[in-house]
Amino acid sequence: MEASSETNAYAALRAAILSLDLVPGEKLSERGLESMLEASRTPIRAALMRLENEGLTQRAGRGWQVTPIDLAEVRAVMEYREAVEVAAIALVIERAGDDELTALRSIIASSPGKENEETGLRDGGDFHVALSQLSRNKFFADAMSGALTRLSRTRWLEVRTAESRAHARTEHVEIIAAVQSRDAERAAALVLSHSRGTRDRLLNHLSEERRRLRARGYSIIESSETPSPLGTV
Amino acid sequence: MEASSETNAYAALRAAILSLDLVPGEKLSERGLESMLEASRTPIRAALMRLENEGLTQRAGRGWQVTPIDLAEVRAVMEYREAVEVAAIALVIERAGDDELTALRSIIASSPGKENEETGLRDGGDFHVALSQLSRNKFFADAMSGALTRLSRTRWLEVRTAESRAHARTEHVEIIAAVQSRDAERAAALVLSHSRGTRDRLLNHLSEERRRLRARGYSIIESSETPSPLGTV
DNA sequence: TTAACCAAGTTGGTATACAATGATGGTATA
DNA sequence: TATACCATCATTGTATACCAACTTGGTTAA
Repeated sequence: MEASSETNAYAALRAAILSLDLVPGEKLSERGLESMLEASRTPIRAALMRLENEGLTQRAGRGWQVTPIDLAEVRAVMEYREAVEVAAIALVIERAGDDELTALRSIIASSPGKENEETGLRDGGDFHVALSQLSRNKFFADAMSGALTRLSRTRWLEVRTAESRAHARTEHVEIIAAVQSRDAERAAALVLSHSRGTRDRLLNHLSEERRRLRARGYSIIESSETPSPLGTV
Repeated sequence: MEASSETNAYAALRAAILSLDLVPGEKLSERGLESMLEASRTPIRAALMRLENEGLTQRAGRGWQVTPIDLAEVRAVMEYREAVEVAAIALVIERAGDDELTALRSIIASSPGKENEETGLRDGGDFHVALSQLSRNKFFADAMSGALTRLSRTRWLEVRTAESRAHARTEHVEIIAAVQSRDAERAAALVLSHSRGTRDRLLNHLSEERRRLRARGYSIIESSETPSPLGTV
């Protein structure tokens, strides 16, 4: 891989944010990051702008901050992800080869082995990204990946038991099976219920634990809903 | 509005690309743009990176270029836009107020007045963006806006007659009417057929005119379809 | 004691110098 | 005449100096 200062700074910052080493809401300064990232402001600034596009950093007044976790945004992302995935699954059924589906299925089956490893970070996320890639449409795949990136910090705030992992895996297997039998209706229904189940579990947990998590220093907010765009048209 | 060098450079470059003053495929250099944009490399570089995220510029070897028009990408974007808009319309029916829909409808009705003006650049695009904003979900609105940005250069390559504009306006009015009567099924069907009609007309025209357009210096390519992601999982 | 003001420090925004890396064109030699 | 090699130029990548704007803290005066 290319190893430019900007790429390194970007990767290091991104990892620190997703792992919550840099806590949600934390203030960042370009100069202050120089020592941590061992690079000068130019590549750091570029990295911050890239992360801004992914929704992981944002401008706060003059400076920067790690994007706080916003319950309203989580809801909106889940809603969007649901629509994208339901539409993508129809394309997957049209276009994915049996070999590809078999390969994906075997990856799911082997995933329990790495439950506790660092590579398990994305959890089921890897499955959903891989699935959406089978749509052969870059925009569905990128949308899915971007949505899961925005959600991925919340995974650390959830309780992930062995049972819940097994449950998710079961649902993933069911989805693949429906795709393999080219049953579009069933596949869409399964994706929908899987997505909504994940959403409900996540949102319930987050709002219950919100107070405790804020005490840890995490900025967890509930932004006002998007106002009517009347007049901005 | 804020008037930083970067913002100015970004806006000027974007306008030049969307108007085809900078032709698809044209090579750009950060230094070469300094005189045109009256700014130094730092803000120009930032602007190029922002445009890269919108798909309007891309890195070409060492340097930059205006993103060529890619027929495969146009197909993929249209496919994506269709899914996004069909899903968004359901949310609009849930959430949009009667007053908002009335306002949007009156805007469509008045649009023929500015048919030939610069503000008419986005054509029906403004309608679709405004409509998706009524979903009250930033991600649907941004996805719609981004998709139309990627498509907007092709509008210059189409023949836009008074009849075709009137036809589009009629369909827009029908969509609003369906939303106003909260008929989700009909609204979705209308959006779908409108989107597919636009897609088919555009793609047919582009492939027919491709040779002639290339003679004008426009880089119009047909990238290979996304290969199987097997093994990259 | 309180409030207002001023100064110093910190911030991102910008311009620019320098380094590293390809590209390109010309020249020399076979 | 053709080909290979070398030098020069143009390119982005990076570091850094400077600037303007804002924040913050202390100090001074009422």
